[in-house]
Amino acid sequence: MDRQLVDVVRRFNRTVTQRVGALDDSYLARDRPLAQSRLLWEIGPAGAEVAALRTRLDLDAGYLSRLLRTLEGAGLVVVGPTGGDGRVRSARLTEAGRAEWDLLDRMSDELAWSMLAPLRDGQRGRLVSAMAEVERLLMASLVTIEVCPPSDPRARACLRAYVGELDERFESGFAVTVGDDDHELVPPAGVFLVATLATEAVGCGGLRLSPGEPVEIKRLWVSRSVRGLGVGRRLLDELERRAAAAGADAVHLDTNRSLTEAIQLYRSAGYHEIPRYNANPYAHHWFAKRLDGVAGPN
Amino acid sequence: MDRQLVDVVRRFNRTVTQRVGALDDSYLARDRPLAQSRLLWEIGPAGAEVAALRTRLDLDAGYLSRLLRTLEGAGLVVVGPTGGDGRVRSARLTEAGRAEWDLLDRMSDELAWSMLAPLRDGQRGRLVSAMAEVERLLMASLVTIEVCPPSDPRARACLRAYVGELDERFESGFAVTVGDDDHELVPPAGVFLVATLATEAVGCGGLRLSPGEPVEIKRLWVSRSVRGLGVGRRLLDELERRAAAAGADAVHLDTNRSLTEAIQLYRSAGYHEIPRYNANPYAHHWFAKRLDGVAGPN
DNA sequence: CATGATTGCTGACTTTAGTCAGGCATTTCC
DNA sequence: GGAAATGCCTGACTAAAGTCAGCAATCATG
Repeated sequence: MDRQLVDVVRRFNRTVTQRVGALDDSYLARDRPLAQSRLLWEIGPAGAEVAALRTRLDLDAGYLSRLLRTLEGAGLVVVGPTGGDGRVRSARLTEAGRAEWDLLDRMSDELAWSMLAPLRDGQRGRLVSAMAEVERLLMASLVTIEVCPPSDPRARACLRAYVGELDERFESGFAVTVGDDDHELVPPAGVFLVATLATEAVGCGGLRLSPGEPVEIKRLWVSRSVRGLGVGRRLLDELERRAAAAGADAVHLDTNRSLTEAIQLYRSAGYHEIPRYNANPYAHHWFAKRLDGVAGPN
Repeated sequence: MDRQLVDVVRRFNRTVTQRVGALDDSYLARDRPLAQSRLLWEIGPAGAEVAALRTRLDLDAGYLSRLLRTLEGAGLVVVGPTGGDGRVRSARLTEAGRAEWDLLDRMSDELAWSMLAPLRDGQRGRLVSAMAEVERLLMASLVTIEVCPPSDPRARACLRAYVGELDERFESGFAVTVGDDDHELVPPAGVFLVATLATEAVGCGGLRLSPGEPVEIKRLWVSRSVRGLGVGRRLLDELERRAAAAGADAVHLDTNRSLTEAIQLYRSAGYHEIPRYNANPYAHHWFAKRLDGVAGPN
């Protein structure tokens, strides 16, 4: 833990977070309680399901219901059943609610501009790019990686996205059904990891540990929304650590020639190309890495 | 208003402020209400005067008093008279309070580190310097400048700091009592501006408009805490604008040779040195600037 | 179609936050 | 020395935020 770095982060958390946060809140709450404004804002012009609002705002179901009732009473929102499932209800803005939302939107613009206005041009540009950098890297650091069975909804979402993307990128397409080899990726025959940002699954990766065969990394995927933030590298590291912990002294993997970022990642992570070791029709490159230097469990 | 820049700022406000802010709060509030923790934290190992806490946390006197009573009841804090003024009371941490504070401090470290830990070295450095940049520039943009009579407490604080600093920096000392020429800096004989960051006065500057004498800028001062952020430049601009609005076609000012940053500021703002025009015993340099190019009101 | 799980709503709370007027002790200013 | 100002405290509020248990409707499933 580096004292100097930590001090900067703490100072940042303290001043920026609190000060800007307070400003933001005071702009949002125009005579109405803050929670109501936030809710109104979160519903948005497109409307939203009650359950989605609950998770996004992290509110108690009862409290949220009451807030919705209040907004409904004020004529800003209508709540009603929407589609297939009759239990699920959606909130939509009325015309008045939409007007109010537009107002909040404009005020949010004004607040943002008020932070830029007092600065000179050079400073403005520097502030904005520093903000973008902070946001990007903070997102990266809020990604957590954990074990997750491939049958879990978050894992399914990742695998669907994985297959969809490969099907789109491979010249030959990618005709594999999700779930066909799930059994391979649950202990003790393997392990499956999912990377999560807040509540969204943004990456995954699996390890196959079949006795007598080389330990193999499979299904490594990172969502476009967080690509370039090192999530793939972290997944790879974690998979290697687990392979080493399981006694493997090397890991193998294969990949398609269209996945250039992945190939680059493997090379920079210390993988070297080896001859074909399986019959995967979609593979063009086969890699391996010795695990001598990889730390064990942790 | 630049759409692109505003969008980045809004995105930043939304994700960083809310996400990090919420994290921060949840770390701070360990079973105790948030306001109490914040207060305990703000008192700190060195203790603090009640009035200082009130302005720093921007709390109602009654509410603050009650919070202090609660912390006192919990044996974490003692409040009592401290020094000269018997009305002023100070809060200090008891041993238990200090232990609690240390805990908060450690947890704050951990939170900060948890934001850095998942990143690689290069990313860490980039995040930290971007954070420092955001903090600096945001502070700069949160500084507001307004007219304020020199008798106002915030103005007095600035003037006291101004005189104190000059007394320390001038080779000859600076034996001037605050308030001697207050009458010169209230309309219509002049104007006095104060720069404020949140609740703290961080800079000031005055304009003297005596008929028959050159319009003169006086008492320009910027707190060390925000120096280098362009606050001096903004004060100077605003004073020039007001001078122009009052019909002046030039402004004068004098300064001491030890105030090198100020001299640099004047030069870069378009001031040029002129011969001595007054009998100020503390002045070594005299400057003037024509106001042809300066926009009128606003 | 019976069962159990989900989803959302309501009533009845508690806690936290924040405000306001009045009061007392002390200090400062004529 | 007395009036005004300052700093803090207390009592009596209100409003907002959050929690919990129970209920009713709906859906998936065998």
